Amino acid sequence: MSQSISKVLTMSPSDETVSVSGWVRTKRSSKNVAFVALNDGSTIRNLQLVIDVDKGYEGLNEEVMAKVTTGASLCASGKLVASQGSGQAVELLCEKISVQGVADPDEYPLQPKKHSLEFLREIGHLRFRTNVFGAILRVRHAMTFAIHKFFNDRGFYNIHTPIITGSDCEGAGEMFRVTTLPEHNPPLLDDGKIDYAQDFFGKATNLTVSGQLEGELAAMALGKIYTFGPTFRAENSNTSRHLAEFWMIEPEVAFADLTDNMNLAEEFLQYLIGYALENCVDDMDFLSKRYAEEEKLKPQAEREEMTLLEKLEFVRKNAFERITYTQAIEILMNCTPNKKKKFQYPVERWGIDLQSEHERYLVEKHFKKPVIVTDYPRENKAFYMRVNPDEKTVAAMDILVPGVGEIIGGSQREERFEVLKERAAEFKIPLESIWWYLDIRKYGSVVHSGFGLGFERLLMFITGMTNVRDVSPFPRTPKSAEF
RNA sequence: UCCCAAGUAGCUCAGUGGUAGAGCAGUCGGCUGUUAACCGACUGGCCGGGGGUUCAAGUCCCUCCUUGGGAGCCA
Repeated sequence: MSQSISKVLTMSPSDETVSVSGWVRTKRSSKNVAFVALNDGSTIRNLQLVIDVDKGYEGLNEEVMAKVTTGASLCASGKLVASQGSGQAVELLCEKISVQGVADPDEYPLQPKKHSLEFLREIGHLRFRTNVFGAILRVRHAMTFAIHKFFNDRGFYNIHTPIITGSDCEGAGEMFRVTTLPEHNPPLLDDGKIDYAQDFFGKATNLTVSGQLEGELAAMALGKIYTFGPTFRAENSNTSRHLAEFWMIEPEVAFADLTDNMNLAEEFLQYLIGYALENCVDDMDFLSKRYAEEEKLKPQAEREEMTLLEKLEFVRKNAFERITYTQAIEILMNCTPNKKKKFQYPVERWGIDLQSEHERYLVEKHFKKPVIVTDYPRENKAFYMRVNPDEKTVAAMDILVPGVGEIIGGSQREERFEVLKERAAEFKIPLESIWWYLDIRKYGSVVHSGFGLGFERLLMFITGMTNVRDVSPFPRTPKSAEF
């Protein structure tokens, strides 16, 4: 059984035989000796194999070495020795190599050089073998683990909310229909519409766009819950920040108001950043260097002043700015870009939706740190958000971060039965379709709050990647579901 | 869905109406320990698809497809 390269790299030279398995990244050979950089995914670091053809070890001949090419898989064993070269502390002096699977150099698309992220997206089945995706996926795993740890340590229960939902009032965009009705000639009603009463569930069903409403039900009994699952949006969004299938974390807390909610969200983000910095040192270091190289390509004026690691450290250590929507509008109305008519959407009055350019100005130019904007106009936000005493705004909060924009959206929920019914009516949501959601306000209703964090957006922020397709192993976007 | 840009060798790109190029990769050879090794030679093209203008189109026009950036919607 071979040992992981991450472990081998921490070992000291000894006479014991060490076995490793992995994929060849590069091979460099001269007349008498060859060097192979081997990676097994356990770490971004490679183990250097030294193959001395002259030593006459069995199987270490030119025929075998010809199969050792970039991309080939092999098992190797030998003695771990102090390296004569300067790039690594130890290296494996090979006594035996068995090539498991060859990779024809004429065809294998990955070369030992920098490839564009666009090209790597086209070879999504092989891009796992690159440094950048290895790093991202190890960080992605670490973040998954840290999310469960954060909530578990604080007494939250993980709830699996449904992926197939009969609720069509979640109000978060277009949904994917789930049906077993025949493609051709489905049963129809008299008015020509499809008769979903004959469908699998006896009604029209879709893939979920949010687990929040169901999460609220659980929070009304278990107190503190969170969901962490896939969500689906059938929006025709063609941007670097949207996926049709993405993962979302949605905590919901009973007896918590909007301030508690903001405190939780801020502590959560800072915890996750800290976890990545402390537990993914090699990968984060690599990603920070990659980020710095990307920044160098930008014009001076658009460059980040801080490295990725510095930026994350800054966000982790400094309190987020908290402002109301009304204050945000005042800042934006009086800011230079607005007065000089630099905004595509001028800020002229209270009540407008904040556009991407406005959010970016607040975060990147005005405050230069994450900003929590609260208390939005009631017309602009979902029906379940609690109406404030001023009757004009709701207890909503959005967390905006540099580079990514909105990373968290949340609110205190409307817990008052009568008010919630009125709000649902305002949004033309049939009350009978959410009878169970309303019931929760009828029986033992409590003040409660929650938020949603887009997992891939979190990863973009932490890894410094600028396209969401590069932080998901299998991105689903309009016209694209190849792998 | 809208706006803009781009599709030329396996990859990254140059080629602005007149014989299709470079670097890297690959192959072969060389090199006494390399670090995306180095040195030399060779190989490699329906110039995204279709249609048009022209004596002549990679280059100009139309159209479709794909990709990227921005916008909307949002996480």
